[in-house]
Amino acid sequence: MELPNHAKQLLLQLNQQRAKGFLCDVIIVVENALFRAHKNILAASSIYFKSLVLHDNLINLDTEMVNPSVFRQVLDFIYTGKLLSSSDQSSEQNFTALLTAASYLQLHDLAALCRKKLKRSGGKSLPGKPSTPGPLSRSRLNNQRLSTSTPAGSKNHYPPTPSDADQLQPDEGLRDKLSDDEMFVGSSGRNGNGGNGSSNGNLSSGGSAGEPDLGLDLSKKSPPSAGTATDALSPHSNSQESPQSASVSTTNSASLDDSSTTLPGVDTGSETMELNSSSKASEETQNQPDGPPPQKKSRQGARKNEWPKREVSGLKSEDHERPLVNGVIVGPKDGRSSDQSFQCKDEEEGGENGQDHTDESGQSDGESAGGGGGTGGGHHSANYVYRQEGFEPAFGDNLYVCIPCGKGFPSSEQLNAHVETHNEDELYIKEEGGTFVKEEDEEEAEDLSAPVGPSNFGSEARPFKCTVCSKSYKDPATLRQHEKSHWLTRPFPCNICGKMFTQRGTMTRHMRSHLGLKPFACEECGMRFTRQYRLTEHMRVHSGEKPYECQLCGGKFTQQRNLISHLRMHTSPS
DNA sequence: CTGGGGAGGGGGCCC
DNA sequence: AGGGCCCCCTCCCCA
Repeated sequence: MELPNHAKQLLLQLNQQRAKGFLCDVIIVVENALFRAHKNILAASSIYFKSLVLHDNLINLDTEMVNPSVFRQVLDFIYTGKLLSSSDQSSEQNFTALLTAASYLQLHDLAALCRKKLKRSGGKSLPGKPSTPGPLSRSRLNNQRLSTSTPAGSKNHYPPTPSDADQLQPDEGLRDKLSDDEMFVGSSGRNGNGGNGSSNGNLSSGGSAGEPDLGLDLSKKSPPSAGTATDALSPHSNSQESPQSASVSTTNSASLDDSSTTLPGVDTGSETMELNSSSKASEETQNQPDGPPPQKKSRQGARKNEWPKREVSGLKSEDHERPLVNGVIVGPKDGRSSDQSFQCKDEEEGGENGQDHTDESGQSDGESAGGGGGTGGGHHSANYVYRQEGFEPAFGDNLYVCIPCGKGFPSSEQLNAHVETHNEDELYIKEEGGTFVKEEDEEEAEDLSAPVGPSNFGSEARPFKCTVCSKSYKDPATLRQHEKSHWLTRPFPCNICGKMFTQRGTMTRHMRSHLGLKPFACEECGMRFTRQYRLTEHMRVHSGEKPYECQLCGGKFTQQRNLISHLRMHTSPS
C-alpha cells in the first residue's frame, strides 16, 4: 500500500516550513542575503551541502559562484524539484548562472536541467561540465567570511566561473532587483568614500516591488573603511517588510495543514521545469562518504585581526556538539547567554508559548532585563504574541495575534495598539497570584545599583512613572519603551535565532552580530567593531589615554569596565 | 597554575 | 532608529 502523494506532500510541508523559518536549522549566507533552510533537506540534495551542514549552522557561499537571486531559485528547486523561472529569469544568462551555481553546489540534477534548457535554447555558452568543487575551491567556498576581505569588486560580478568567465556576463537581469544601496553596504568597492553617506534607511521599506526577496537585509551603514562582502551584510531589520519568506512567498497564512495548494510563490505563467523522479545523480552522491569536513574555523588565532571571530553567536560551529533545538544551539555554554529556543511564529505550534526561553533566561545570570521569563514554570497566563515580523510577508493578513483575545492584526503596530486596550496588568509578568515575582528581584538589583531611588533620577521633572517599578521618565515614549521590559513576551524576535528583545534597536544590533557586520573600523589598525562606542574605546589603545583611574591605588585604565573589575579586586574579601 | 589587566563581544536600557 | 553608556562574560597575555 502506498500513499500516492506522500513525498510530494511532505516536500510541500517542508517548503512551507522553510517559508516560515520553522525548524530551520541552517543559514546560508549569499553575499548579504540570508536564507534559512533545513540541514536534512540540503544534505539530501547535495553531497556538497551535506559536508557543509555537517559541522556548520551558518554557511557562506562563494559569491563568485552564486548570487542571492540565483540561490533563491536553487533553494526553491531543492525544496520543490521544480525550476521556477519567471519571465525575467528565464534568460539564458540566468540558466547559465544557475548552471554555475548548481555545479558549484553539486546539485547535479539541477545542473542537468539547466544544461538541457540551455541546449534547447541553443545556448552556446555552456559552462563546462560541472567541475565539482575540488578541495581547492571548497576551501575557498566554505566560510568565506573567514577571509578578511573579498577581492575588490567581487560584489559586482556574479558567476564568472574561473574557466568560463569570459562567457558569463554579469547578469543584469539578476541584479536588477539588487540595488547596491539596498543590498550592499560597505563593500570594498566603497572604500574611500567614507561611505557613511548611504544612510540607506534600510530598514526597509521596500515592500514588494524592488524587494529583493532574499532573506534578511541587515544594512546599517557603510563602513568607514574597507569592508568585505560579509561586512556588507546588513541589518534591515525592518522585518516588517523583510522578505524572509521570499523564496516561497506563501500567499496566505495557510496553515501547515493546508497542503492542497500548489506552492505559493509559484508565479503563474512562469516556466516550470520539473525534476524527473528518475534522476539519480544525487542519490548516488548521497551514498558516498562525506566529503572532506568543512574547514574548521580558526579559533582565536590571531585575535587582533581575525575579524569575524564570532560570526554567529549561538550558531558557532564550535557549538555543534551542543543540542540543537529548532535551529538554535541550546544548552549550557557559558552559563549565561545561551540562546533561547527558536520561537516559532506558527500559531499552529502550540499557541506560541514560545516560552521555552524562559528556562534559558532562568539559567542566565538573572540579569535585570526582564528576561522574558524567569517566573518559573515557563507558562504564563497572559501572553501577547507578536508574529515574527520578519516573516510577515509569508503570512498574509492578520499575522499578529493577540493571544488572550485571539484577534489577529495585520501589523505589529495595530497589535500594539490593540494590546494597549487590554487591561494593562495583563501585560506584565505575573504569577498566578498576580505578584510580580521577577520584578521584585529586578527591583532589588536595580535599587542596589542605582545611586538614587528609582523614581527620582536627577532633579529634572520626570512625570512619567512606571506603574510596575516606579521608575520615572521624562517622556512617555521612553516610559513605554521601559514598560516593555516588564512584558511577558518580548516583542522583537531575532529572525535568525529567535531570541527575543524588548527593543527593536537591540534586536537589530543583535542581528548584526549574527552576520559579523562590523561597520566601525579603526583607522590605525584596521580593526573593526560592531559599535561606535567600541571603536571609541579601542582608540584609547592607540592614544594611550587612560581616563579611568582607581582612587585607591592610582591605577589607570583605558576602559571603565576594567576599572570596575579592578575595583572589585580591591573590595573583594579575598 | 593563578591572578590581574587588556580588550572583544553581547544585552539592557535611557536618551 | 540610532547613539551612548552600563554591565556582564569571556578570552588572551603576562607576571
